[in-house]
Amino acid sequence: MADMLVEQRQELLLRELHATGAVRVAELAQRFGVSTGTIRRDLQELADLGRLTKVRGGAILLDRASSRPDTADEPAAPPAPEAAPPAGDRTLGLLVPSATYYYPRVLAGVREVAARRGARVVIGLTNVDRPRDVRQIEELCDSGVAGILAATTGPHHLPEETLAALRDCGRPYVLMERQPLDPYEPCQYVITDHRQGAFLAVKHLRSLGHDRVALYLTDTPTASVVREGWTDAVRALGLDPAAPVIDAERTALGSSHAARQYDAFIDGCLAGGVRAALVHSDHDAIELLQRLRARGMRSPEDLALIAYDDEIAALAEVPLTAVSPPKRQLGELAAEMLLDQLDAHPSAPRRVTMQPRLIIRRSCGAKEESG
Amino acid sequence: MADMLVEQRQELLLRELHATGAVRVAELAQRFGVSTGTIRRDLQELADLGRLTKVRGGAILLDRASSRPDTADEPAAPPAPEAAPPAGDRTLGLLVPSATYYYPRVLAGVREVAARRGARVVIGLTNVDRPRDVRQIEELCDSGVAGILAATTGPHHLPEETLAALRDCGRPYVLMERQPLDPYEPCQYVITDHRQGAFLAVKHLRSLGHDRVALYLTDTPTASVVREGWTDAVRALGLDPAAPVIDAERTALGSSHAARQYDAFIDGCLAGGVRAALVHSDHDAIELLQRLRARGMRSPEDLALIAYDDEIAALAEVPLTAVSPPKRQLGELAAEMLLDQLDAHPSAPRRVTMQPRLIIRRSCGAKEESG
DNA sequence: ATAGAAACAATCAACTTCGTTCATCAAGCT
DNA sequence: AGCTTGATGAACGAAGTTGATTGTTTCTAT
Repeated sequence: MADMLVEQRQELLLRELHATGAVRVAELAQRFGVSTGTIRRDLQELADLGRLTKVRGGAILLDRASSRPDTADEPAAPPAPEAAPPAGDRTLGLLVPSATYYYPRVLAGVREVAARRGARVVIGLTNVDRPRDVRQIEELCDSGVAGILAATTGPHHLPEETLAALRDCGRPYVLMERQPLDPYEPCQYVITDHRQGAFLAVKHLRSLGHDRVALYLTDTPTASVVREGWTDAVRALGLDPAAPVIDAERTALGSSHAARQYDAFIDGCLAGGVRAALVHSDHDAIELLQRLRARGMRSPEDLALIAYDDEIAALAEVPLTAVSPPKRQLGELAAEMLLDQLDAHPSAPRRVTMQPRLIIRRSCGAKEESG
Repeated sequence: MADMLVEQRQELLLRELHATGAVRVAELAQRFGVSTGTIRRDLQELADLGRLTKVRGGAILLDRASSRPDTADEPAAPPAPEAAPPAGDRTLGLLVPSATYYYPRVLAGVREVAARRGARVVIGLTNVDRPRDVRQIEELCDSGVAGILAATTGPHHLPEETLAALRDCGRPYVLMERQPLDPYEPCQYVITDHRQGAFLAVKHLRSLGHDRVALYLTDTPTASVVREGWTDAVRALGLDPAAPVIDAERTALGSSHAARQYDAFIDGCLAGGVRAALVHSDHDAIELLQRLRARGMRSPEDLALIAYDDEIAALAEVPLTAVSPPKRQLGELAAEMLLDQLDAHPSAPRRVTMQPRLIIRRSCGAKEESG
């Protein structure tokens, strides 16, 4: 997931350019996590296509070479040397660990609010393969953002180092899907109650008659919370606590190792007479679905599934019932909170927990809801 | 590995493409459990049909220029609140435990939002002397309110009986300054982080040089949380844990019993060499102030005080530094949340914790802040 | 004016992805 | 059984992409 397509990168680049009127090579390289050489090549290409004009240090919108009779010695000025970061007053810096999973929806929410309230958004990418949260935070600050919306890499509870970087940047910030370990740390955040999400899923399966519900977890920040919800639900609803729980390693999708993990999980379920499972991450649920079919079983008949995340659950061959975090609303709310800070709205710091919904589709064996 | 029809696979591929704006060959191959060659063939076919644009590494929508990463978000199924009560009637029922302390500010916030959004507010009173939460909830419902904002009597964590009454009334509700004990209870609330408030106060006194901070608590729902904050702060900041803590009984103002409690507290402080205290409830802080003066002592010189609640702290003879919960904003937010529900805004249930502020005045001995 | 810093273009090696070709396999038909 | 068809996986050389390096140009501060 680390890399995006060239076209995606250039698209983002252009978007940024149109939003600010100017982009800088070094900045873009940082943000996208590629070398300056690559950015230069992108700029060259886009310039050849007439989509922008290269100038020293970066690129600007149109061709403007001939106007400006004055300041002939300053032709390259427009890319806004960091002295005047483009209208930095109301620019929100957004730090996300993935440009392709989960966070696009969050971003959409942020965008909407920003647009409505007349603010701009710039994105800094970080990810598991190459975590560089602190670096990106500093970059965003240097580029003159007024505040930061941060969904960091790493665990649900921010490491002190990252938190320090945010504190030190001297700008308001709002965490998204992350929170500090110390409850007394004065900061704002918006998180989804994944624990509740897992609980909802188990409860639903329970209501469909299952008294054993397996759990498949992948190694992500969310896993521990999902497990908590599952555990609590199992206890509270009187289910069999011996149902299989697998902590799958993060694998290259489709690797034989992955296949083995799916098989082990299925075997575990069969052995224990378990006919229902909560599977963390849509992708794994989809893979599991295929593995099931490959072995001559079907969902929901042989194994009722509920996926966690609802990114692409609807697209599975058997549409997956899924726990759906309110990603878009989360983005909206975080943006609102940050903008409130920036606009000196005297609003008290808030910590918000949002509840996910359960979206009933086919894979759990219940009657499907309309919608 | 599997037997998926070609058409099926391509259909899924397209849906994924539309959902995320871009797909990668390698990723798809792994997800579908086929070789990259197969995916390439798929892409070629679909590209020939003009359904997507192939690019190196994968495919994007259409012809770049118009690829939109932020596509439709969630299915956005309106949760359809059970047959919306008397459509159009938008009366909010407000349940508060006091019409004179703390809640007037909250009410002001509720009123403002209600007015702005064209709703009415009716109030039901309950209180410590005559708790009748359940009764009042039923009353409010009978009188036809569309939803309830509830700050109940009793402990911070709602008793099951009260919660049941709210659930049973069949209308949306939002708790204010209260929350259910069960974290899985699906309900919305807005609370103030009084623990943080107490922590802030102790921390401030610590920064003024006090290494012993006494605590005066009255028997209210907030007391236990304030104590928690005090305890955590004492531990975290390395203060003397032996400083006096008094759990005062709720007394008639000015009674001799009250006076005895204040005296006991002051004596305790004197005996332990404690020169700073956090006093829960403005009223008690003010009384304490008078008692101090009656005994020839002054604040902050002899005893630095921080009051908790900031209702009338500013009006004391020595203006009291106080922890100030964002009461008005709390009311506003709760009202917004309830109205969102009523208006079938498909908004995810939220749980909000608001952070109180510390307002520096004279009684703590620090330089006073403006504002 | 000049030294030093920053930005640049060109180039290369490592790597990924591409398209083609070929062998395999299953299903349907003769 | 034998043949055909279509889908697929594997292999391989070709082509595209990228990070690093290098030498040059441009800018800035002294």
